[in-house]
Parts: sequence; structure tokens; C-alpha cells
Amino acid sequence: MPPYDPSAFPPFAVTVDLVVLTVRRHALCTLVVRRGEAPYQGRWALPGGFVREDEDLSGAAARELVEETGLCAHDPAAPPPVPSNGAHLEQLATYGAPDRDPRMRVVSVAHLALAPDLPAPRAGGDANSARWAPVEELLGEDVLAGTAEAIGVAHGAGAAGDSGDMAGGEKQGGPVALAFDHARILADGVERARSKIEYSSLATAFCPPEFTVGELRRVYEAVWGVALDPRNFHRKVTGTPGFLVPAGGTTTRQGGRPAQLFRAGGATLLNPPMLRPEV
Amino acid sequence: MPPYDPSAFPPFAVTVDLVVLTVRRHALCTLVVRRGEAPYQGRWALPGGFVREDEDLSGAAARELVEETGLCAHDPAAPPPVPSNGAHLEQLATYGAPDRDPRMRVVSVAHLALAPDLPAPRAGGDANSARWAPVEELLGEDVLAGTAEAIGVAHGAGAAGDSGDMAGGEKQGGPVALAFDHARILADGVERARSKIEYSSLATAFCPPEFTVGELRRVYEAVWGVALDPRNFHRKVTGTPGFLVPAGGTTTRQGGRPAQLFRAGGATLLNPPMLRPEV
DNA sequence: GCAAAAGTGTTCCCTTTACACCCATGT
DNA sequence: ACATGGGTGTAAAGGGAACACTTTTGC
Repeated sequence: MPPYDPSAFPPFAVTVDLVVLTVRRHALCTLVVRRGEAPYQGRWALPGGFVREDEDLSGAAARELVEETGLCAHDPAAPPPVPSNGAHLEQLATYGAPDRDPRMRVVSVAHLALAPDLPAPRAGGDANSARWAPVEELLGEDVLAGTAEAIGVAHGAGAAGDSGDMAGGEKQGGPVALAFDHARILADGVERARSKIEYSSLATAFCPPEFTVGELRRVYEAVWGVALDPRNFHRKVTGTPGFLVPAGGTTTRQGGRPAQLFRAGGATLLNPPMLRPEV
Repeated sequence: MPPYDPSAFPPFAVTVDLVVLTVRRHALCTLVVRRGEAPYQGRWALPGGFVREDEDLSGAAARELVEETGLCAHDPAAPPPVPSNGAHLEQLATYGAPDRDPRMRVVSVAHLALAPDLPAPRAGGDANSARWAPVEELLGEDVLAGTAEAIGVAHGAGAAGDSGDMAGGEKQGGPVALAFDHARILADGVERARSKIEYSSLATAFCPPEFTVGELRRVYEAVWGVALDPRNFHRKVTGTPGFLVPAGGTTTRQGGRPAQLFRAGGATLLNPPMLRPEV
């Protein structure tokens, strides 16, 4: 690669940011890390970091995911011997407003990861702590408003009320203000997840390798924030070809009658789709 | 903004590339420009260019769109006095494989634009000519294969057969090989358009301000590459609230009985969606 | 027995589909 | 008259919503 010639084009820093979603205790949660340095020192932020010289975008995202969670995502572009434990990783959108980082011009390629319920996260990189935060706590109740349809940049502070000097703000009642434009990125990621579980089998990425129909239903209920009819859900999900395959055993970990265990089937697209109830 | 410190992060060039789609003579077409310089000199490529120092990503995409086509897209982030002639512009995906440009490390934020049938394109920038090319000619018949679901990078040359030294290749029988990874970008853009007209009113972005139900149906037929029942299509589309509003007049430009003219209604999401027939 | 969760059966209703049929214009 | 595209009616088939009911565990 020829040396960098600053007269030919303006130099940018390129980062990847991660929206890692999981379902914990019936709530949709995302991984946030506490910033150890300015700007936004002490505030919660999405995990992320610089893309390296010789790395592609999905590789950088997968590397950050491992560093933050230990998860190995399935990356179709990676060479075969990559142990995937089923986590899903896809590109979400790119954010590049000129003033989004006061230090320099940064373009961030956000990625969306879906993970089963994990043990406590391990902190890493420039963060001095990390946790799973309910998205409702970070975005408020009205996450459905911004449909993330139009061009996904330059919307300003967005949904989370950015209340001034509250560095390190937490447990103050209102939503916690994320650093940078991360509230918008998170909202876009949540909206993507809510849409995709309608017409794809991605909801299984929130489940352990073997799971019951009831556990899968509770994933849909947590992500969409609605209650679903267990009887119709069961019929629909077991009747959709390729969605679920019986794993053989049963479990009684939820109480009540033992439930059959399933694994995710080969299908990725659901036809007909799961229908999200009206608001 | 502080001065650039090359020790802090690797410098990237950031560009926007445009997938501009339109329907011409019953075929889905995209705007391509001929490259005037190496690499890929003489080959067709998607229009695009560097993002400027003080410009956000959607602003750069809108600027390129004006430069190449004269279209003013509706950008929700732009200040009010922007004349929009109805073209749709949204971010598509970002491509950043380390070797995608042999000259330097380039990350390209691709955007998707949908436009009504336009007069001949005006060439601009570093291209010495431009044209509307049927996507079938650029991608071959099997565009449906790559569903563009997974991480959208590092898939190599992709669908278009990259046949070696054929610089400036055209009208050779097989598909014309686009420069860089533009065949994949185009395939992802086409797939996005095919999906979005199912559940949104975006198909009207391919139509002039006033149009007939038959013209709208021919848009769906061209984008999906299928034949639709004109009777059921009419009932469906006029029965979906907010999709179409009567414009008052009639036209006979298609021959046969005069057809009512409509304008796009306020709705952006279609409920229930238009159903794409099975393959 | 009782509570709780897992499944199954059935009925109603709405949407889609296929196609017969009529309407209004140009040649 | 006839071809061409526009628009309405209608009946059969399929899928979703609502809910009564049975099954199998733990306490």
C-alpha cells in the first residue's frame, strides 16, 4: 500500500461500535462500558474501537466482540476454523456527522450482535467497567418512535435526554445519557432487531443451543415488549418449516409440564413471517 | 478540530458510492459512469467520491447525486429550504475490505437512491461518460441468490464474472464487470429495493409526481421481475390506507380506457404489505 | 388437589387468489 | 368492430386470532 498522501483526501479515523443485545430476566439488554477518558469521561458508551490497518470491518467487529464478551460470532467471510457459538453479527449502519467526536473526524461503522444470556461481562480496553443495561433504561419507553428509516445520521442528541453536566450519570430516575451519538445507534439497533425477528429465525440467536418453545416466546415478548398467545405461538413456530428441529429431550426448568427441547433449524427466512401485534 | 496525529489511529479515506435505481422501458436500471483513470480505467463503476472535511455522510451522498443526475433528494437531516423533487435517498451499507482499492485504504459508505425515469444522465467528475444500465446486464440473471443478509463485505469479486484484462469491457455477451466491489454493492442495493417496496410506499419514488395504478404496477413488475394480476393489484393498492391519493385527472397515455391519476399518499409503511409472489 | 406451564382442537373472520365480467378509449 | 388497458364482483382457499380444553409436572 502506497504511503499516505494527505493532499489527496481528508483523513478519517474509522471505528466499529457494537450494539450487543441479549435478553436477561425478561428484558432486552445491551452491553455498555464506562468511558475512562475524555470526552464523556465516566459516561456509559457502546463498546467499540479503531479498525486496524489490515483488518476488514466485520473482522474488527468480531474482534471487539471477543474482547468485550468472549463471544465468537459467526462471520461468513472468515476462514473455516472459527469456533462460532451461535452469536449473530451483522453490519447495522454508519455514522459520520462531522461533530460527533470533538477530538477528530471519526466515522463509526456500527454492528449489531445478538447473544444468548451470558455471565457478567468482562471489562476491557479503555473502559473501567461494563454491564448489561436494559434498553428501556437507556432510551426511555418511546423507542418505537424513531423508525430509523431515513438516512441514519445527523439527528443530534436523539431520544435520550442529554442533561448537561451529569458525567457518570446513573440511577437518577430518568434515562442514562449515553456518550456521543450512541443513543441513536442503540435505537437503530433495537429497531433492526425488532424487525428482523419478524421475518427471520434470528430470535434463536438469543437462546441457548437447546431451548423450549416457551423460552423462544419469551424472547419475542421481551424484544417486542408485548404479550403473545402461548397456544397460537406454539402452533405457528412449530409449523414453520425449518425454524425448529426437535432436540430429543425435555426440560422442566420453567415449572409445569415438561417442554420439548428444540434446536434452531436450517431456515434463516421465515415464511410466513411472525406477526408483531399492533400497538 | 485538533490537527491530525497519525500515531493515534490509522488514516482512512472515506467515500460515498451511489446505487441510483430507476425503471426505464420496463427494466430496472442503475446509473454507471466510466472510469477515466487507473485502477479499472475504462471500466464502468458506480458514481461516488470522497467525503469532504466538513460534510456528513448523507450530505456527501446528496451532493454526489446532484452532481451526477441533477436530482435533489429528500434528506430529513438537511435544513428546510432544500428543493426535493421526490427522489429517495438512504444509506445502504459500508464496504471496507483492506484490498478493495489498490491505491490506499478506502472505506466506502454506499447509499441507495430511487428515482423516476430521467433524461440522459450528465457526466461529471472523473468520469468521461455515464449511462443507465439494466441491472440484469451488470449482474446476470441470478441476482436473487445473494440475499445480502450477512455481513456485507469481503465476498470477493461476487456475481459478476471478473474476466481478467477486459478493460472497458462492454457488449461482450456476458455481464459487464464493474470496477472494485461495485457488483456486490449493486446487488445489495437491488436486494434492498426489492425488499423495501414490499412493506413501504417506496415504489412511488420510481414514478413521476402523478401516475396511474398501472404505472405503479409496472414498477413492481420491473423491480421484482414478475407478472402481477392487474385486477388484484388495483384493489390492493387503492385499498391500502394512505398509499395513494387521487390527483383528480385521468390519462390515456398507456392506451385503452383512461386511468385515474394518483399521487403518493402520506403513508410510508404499508400494512398489510404487498406480497411478492413465490419464485 | 391445586397451580403452572405445555400442547391440541375448533370456530370465526379476514386476506389473498383466481377469474368472470363490464367500462372507456383509439384505430 | 375490435384491441387494449382500466376497474368491479365473487367465490374458494388459506392463515391468523380467540379461546375451550386436555396433559404433565411440582408442591
